Amino acid sequence: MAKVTIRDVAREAGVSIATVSKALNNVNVVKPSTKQRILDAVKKLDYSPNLIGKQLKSGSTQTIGLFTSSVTGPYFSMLIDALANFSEKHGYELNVFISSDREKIINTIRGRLVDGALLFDTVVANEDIEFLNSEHISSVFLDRKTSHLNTTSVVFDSFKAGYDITNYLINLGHKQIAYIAGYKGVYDSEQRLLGVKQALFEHGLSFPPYYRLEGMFEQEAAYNAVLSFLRSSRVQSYELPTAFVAGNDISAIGAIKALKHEGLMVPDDISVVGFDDIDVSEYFNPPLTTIHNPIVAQARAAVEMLVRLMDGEHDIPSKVLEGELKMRQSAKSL
Amino acid sequence: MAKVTIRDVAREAGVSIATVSKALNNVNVVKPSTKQRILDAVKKLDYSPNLIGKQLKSGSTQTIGLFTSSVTGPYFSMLIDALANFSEKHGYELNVFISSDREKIINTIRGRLVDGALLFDTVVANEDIEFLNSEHISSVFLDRKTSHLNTTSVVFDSFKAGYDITNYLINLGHKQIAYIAGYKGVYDSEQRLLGVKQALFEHGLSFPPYYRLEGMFEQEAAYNAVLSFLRSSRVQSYELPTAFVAGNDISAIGAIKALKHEGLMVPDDISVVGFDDIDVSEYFNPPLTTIHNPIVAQARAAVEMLVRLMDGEHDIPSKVLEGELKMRQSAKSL
DNA sequence: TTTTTCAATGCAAGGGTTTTCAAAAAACGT
DNA sequence: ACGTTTTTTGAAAACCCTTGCATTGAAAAA
Repeated sequence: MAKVTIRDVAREAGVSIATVSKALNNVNVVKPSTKQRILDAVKKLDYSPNLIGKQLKSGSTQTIGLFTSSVTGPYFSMLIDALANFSEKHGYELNVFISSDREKIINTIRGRLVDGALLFDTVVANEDIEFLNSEHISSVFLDRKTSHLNTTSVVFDSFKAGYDITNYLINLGHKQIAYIAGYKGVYDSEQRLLGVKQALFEHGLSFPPYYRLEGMFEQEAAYNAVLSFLRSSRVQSYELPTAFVAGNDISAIGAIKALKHEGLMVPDDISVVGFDDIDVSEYFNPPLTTIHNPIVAQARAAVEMLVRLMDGEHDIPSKVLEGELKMRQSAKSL
Repeated sequence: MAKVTIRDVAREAGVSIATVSKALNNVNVVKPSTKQRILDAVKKLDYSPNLIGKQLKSGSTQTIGLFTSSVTGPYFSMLIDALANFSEKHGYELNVFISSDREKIINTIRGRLVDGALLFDTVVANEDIEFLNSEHISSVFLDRKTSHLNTTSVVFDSFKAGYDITNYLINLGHKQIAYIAGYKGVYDSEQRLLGVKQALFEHGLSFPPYYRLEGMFEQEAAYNAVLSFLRSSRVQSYELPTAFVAGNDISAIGAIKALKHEGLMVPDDISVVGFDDIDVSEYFNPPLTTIHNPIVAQARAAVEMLVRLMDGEHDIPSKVLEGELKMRQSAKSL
């Protein structure tokens, strides 16, 4: 089963490889009868073009690369599916690379394996962004504020989200509010916290450093963080918060579980809110009060901007999308 | 910023392109001093090899393609992350293609864009499997029974899982058991149902056709299916089951929500069980009784088998992994 | 018929890399 | 200093495809 190339087809059909190429790509009108002969040869030899040769010659892959460190988690995975759909609509194939290895990522992008790149915050540093930009490689960044960087990105307004939901809690009468952070330094997490602090500040409330727990945006990690917080607060007589703002819904769920485990009822003993409004949030017990994250809109915007970039447009401004408060039952008035 | 090629580096360093290639790939010992000159030139020109050229020449991409119709859902996404990890361990890059377009999938595989392929059940038909096999393209199928097809696959023993959990319900005293199916014809779903029926049969219990609901393996769809079932059962005076076996945990969650909505308590009024044991199952309310699906083991097996295939081994037997019953609180004795 | 026009095809270059094999350079031995 | 061996390097082919331009052949016009 030696691989059959365009030459074999040409020989079989008694034409030149140029003609085969043209016939197969519907270019330069080839005579219907010869085209048929070529198609027959293709069928007979079971030919399938080597896409690598094609890409090398044409200089394009018709592919959008999505670079992420993980596809797990409802937020990620829904966004990715949405990105795949929109990419397809624009005639590109979405190609997901799962890796945290910056060098590898940059190499595959620079190696021209993709025509454009979509990059998650978790995966690149600022210098990489500047680099890609300086190389004129079409790229759009997700969940990462790049306004200072002359690049295009689409971000959820995490600051406002944190601010809004904290105001909501404050209006409910809460004064001691703790935050369960995501991965260290991740943009969304930090912005949400800034929003929380700002709301607190405007109401003359304080945020002691030990009110920042490390939840890693994961259920398990949030669970552990809350558990050890509760224990250490007993030991060190920290004041217990009346509400937790979790960095995302997943960590809110982890937090609630930990609280239950320690005998605290949500929302009766303590309130917990999250961000994203993932699928299960609505059906969780208790249904999660959270800020809805417009995933589909985000995906559409990102792909559209990237396509325009690949089409040669320049200086496309970044886009900021706002969330929406969903009042459900995991937070109640004090 | 014209793209710089290996020729530019060669010129800059005053050597031939052959030497550059060798220096960069650590092959055929290049004299240290020239190598250094080349490295300097690379840095100066900011050269990054064109991976497409490389792939075309070398005939290999060092890439494993994963073909799936979606990355959403805890089962999928966790499995995919695990696959990415194991691929990397074996020196391959995992490349996820999200598409349901069979032709496109087959084309990218045949087009040599990947060295080996991992394919989910949802994505290929039997004829495709036979075709890939006949072309000697390394491929491993996930969640699809292929024992009759002389191909290698790794599957979860869904029949046994269905059988086991149904026996468990029967021992709890249940006699009327309904099933919430996944996508029509999906292997796992059908096998689970067969297991259910087998257990029922062995205890002289029956499974009326209207006990098969269409839940699509999704929360929403399962919710709707259960709702309309409850309504139509009222109209047509179908007998209500005392237990639901949902095709997976996600649809179990959807089902429970629908039941609650209609005023039925789980597990007091009716029992619901699922499959997979996804993250939230344990923390759901009520905690889900389910069959644990060994995702990591599955991923490891799949990648290892694929790598062996790519290394030229033949006739690697398929692997079947067994689940484990997790007794929690969504099912109770009658 | 001869010339013109135009549709259909083929030649050959080129995209960026790796690799074989032979040639050049360096090192060694005497 | 010379021949021999070993280490380093380079020329060119190959991987498979697309495309600009030249060529062919036949139909249209003269």
